[in-house]
Amino acid sequence: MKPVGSSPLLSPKTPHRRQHSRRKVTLKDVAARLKVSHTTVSNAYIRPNQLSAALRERIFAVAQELGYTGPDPAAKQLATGRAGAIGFLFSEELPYAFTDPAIVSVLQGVAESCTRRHSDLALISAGDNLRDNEAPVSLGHAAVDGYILYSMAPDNRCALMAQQRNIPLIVIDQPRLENVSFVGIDDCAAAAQAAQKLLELGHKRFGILSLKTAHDNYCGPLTPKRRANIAHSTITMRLEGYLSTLQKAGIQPDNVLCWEIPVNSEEAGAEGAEYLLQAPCRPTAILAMSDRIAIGAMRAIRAAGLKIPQDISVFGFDDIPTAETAQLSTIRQPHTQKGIEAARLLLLKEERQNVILDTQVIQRESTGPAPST
Amino acid sequence: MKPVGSSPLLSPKTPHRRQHSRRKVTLKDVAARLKVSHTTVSNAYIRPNQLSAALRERIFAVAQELGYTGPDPAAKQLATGRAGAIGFLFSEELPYAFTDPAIVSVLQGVAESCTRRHSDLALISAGDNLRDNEAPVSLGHAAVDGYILYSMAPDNRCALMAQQRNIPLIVIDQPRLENVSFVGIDDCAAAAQAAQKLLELGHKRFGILSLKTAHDNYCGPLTPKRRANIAHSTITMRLEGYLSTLQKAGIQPDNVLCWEIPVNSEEAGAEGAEYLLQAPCRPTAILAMSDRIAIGAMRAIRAAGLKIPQDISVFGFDDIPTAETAQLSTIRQPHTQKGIEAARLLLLKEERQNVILDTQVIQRESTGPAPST
DNA sequence: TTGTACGCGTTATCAA
DNA sequence: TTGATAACGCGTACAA
Repeated sequence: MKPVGSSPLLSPKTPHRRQHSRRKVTLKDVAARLKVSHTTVSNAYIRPNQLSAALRERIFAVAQELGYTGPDPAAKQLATGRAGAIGFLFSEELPYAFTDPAIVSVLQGVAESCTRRHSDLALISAGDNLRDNEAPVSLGHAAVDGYILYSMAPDNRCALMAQQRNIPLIVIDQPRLENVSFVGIDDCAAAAQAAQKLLELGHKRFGILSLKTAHDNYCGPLTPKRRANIAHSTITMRLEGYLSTLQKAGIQPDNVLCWEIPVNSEEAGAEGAEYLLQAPCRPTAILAMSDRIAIGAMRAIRAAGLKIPQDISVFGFDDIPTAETAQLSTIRQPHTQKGIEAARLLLLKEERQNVILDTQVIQRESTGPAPST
Repeated sequence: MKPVGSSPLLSPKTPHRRQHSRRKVTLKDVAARLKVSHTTVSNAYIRPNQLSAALRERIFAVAQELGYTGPDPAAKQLATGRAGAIGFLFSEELPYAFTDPAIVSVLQGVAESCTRRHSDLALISAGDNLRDNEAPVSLGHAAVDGYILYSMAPDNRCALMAQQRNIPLIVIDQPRLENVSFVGIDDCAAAAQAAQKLLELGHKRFGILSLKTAHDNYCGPLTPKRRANIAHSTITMRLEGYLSTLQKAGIQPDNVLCWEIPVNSEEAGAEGAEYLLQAPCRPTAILAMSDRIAIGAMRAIRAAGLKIPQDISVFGFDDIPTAETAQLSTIRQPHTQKGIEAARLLLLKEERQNVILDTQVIQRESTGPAPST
């Protein structure tokens, strides 16, 4: 197996060459070496039945010898118009995708459908961090045949650009768009179930730990003003599910303590729990909008010397893998299935449709009867 | 904001058009609309100081109006020769990358460096599933400027092809290649520390749960014959670390029960543990080559009615996030740091170097003194 | 500051 | 089966 540079490549007189020390081996080089047309070599790779098996073998052998590793992806893509990949857009920085267990599960599902349909997967960070006077840079440099929008704000600039591009789109969770397929759950009903469970256990004093309602990194009580301007419909729905259920049981929304958390992390959950614990009329039940927040809250509660669930019950949302080891009661939503369905819809290019997946109440040891005061 | 198709695009007489219902909006269209050269539009995106701010504004405005979302990635890449992305190769199917907590952590690190250096990240499944007579297909369709090889067998065909391509390469864990930078840990020393800890606790009867030594899906006792032909150097090193340490303490390798597991999962770990438990001379200490295996083993041990660590001690390897909640003693290796370093080295294009990161013994409740028989 | 001309490596068409 | 030729959309040296 010779090193690449030592082969007798043709060196056509190219007036201005790239800085590459050695030219890239191309399809043409292989063709020249075998004295066949470059079309034939191309066919060897993508249309095996267009040439004799023997010739195909020879072509691969020479390719190997010259160090040709197959058609250049960029050139192929330019010629075919297809990228062979789908883009997964989310509104955080890239590493976050590997930090949040919920996203990881969704991606696992996306990857499953991608593998099945022979597509690649591009992770694209699509935060709202474009400065206004900045060039409308392409969404990642990634070339993709379609996008999955994962839980993005309706006014996210990248999401808007993705819609402008005339390629297939699927939305997970939010925003709901006309003529765009949607995969998600019934957040309102799911949240209502969580609240209902706690009501059945006799709780009367509630606290809510909410995910962010805007992009301003606010961390503090969820004021009525903020409540009226929620950027994410899933948050609106969950809040609605919690509060309307409590209200039906005679608990006024104004009497429910709400704390807003800017980032989905355990630390932030712990901080929120500390706020709830210091309240004059301490809640006996906490509804958290994510398991990570709930688990952080549990930590803070125990650190404060209180028992779960004897003193306080905690209810999560998501059912991430660690929820079980933490014995957290929660709402299970089918993250992986979301990903599978979204990618499937995208790759099959079916007609627009809404897929609403089922959720499930998972009761564990973080919830119990309200303490008798 | 007009829909894409309604703008008065130039329609040059192209003899054979693609099947696209509407032509893609290109840089040229924007240029034509403004009656400027297509170079000027290009400059607006990549060389802001080559034109007046006012014109740049107008260009972006027209681009927006026409639905032009910036330079086509494939064309740009073909022209510049740069992809703006690095490829992460691993030898399982795509979804596995989101299943294994260790890989997820490595990827988090890779993503961090990528974000910092403005590079994208392509996940590439590079299993040994190519049939022999199959076309040497390109590695994923992904176009990348360099590869990170994550723990691949030295004879993996994709790994070999990656080396043939004349682009930067970094290896994590294995294989060690000449002239290729390496990021990893001292597996032998780390394994030795694990064995040493158990020896200090007075254990004399050991069992080992090994990761796979070959690609044949074998699941069963690790025979001497197989031991002599291990495909992965990390496995060789860890086994060496375990066994040589035990031998120094007077325990012959032949007296150590070894079970080989084909896939890194809890189920497989449980299965392995069942084998060890049924042995005539049941071990009091189990050395597992991964935390997932160890956690599965713990489950099986408890299911068999035995207490951890009173009856059996279990020692893992990795320190994945759930190891803490499972109270598993283990070797911590800096997964995220591995990813950060590897991507950094790749993107900085520094000279070849080896980065050996530190490991750490984490003692938790899954290990205790040997039971007095 | 703008425009011209060419090359990037491949696929697709059509005639031979 | 094979081979010429024309796109594909953009970057860039060079000239204006």
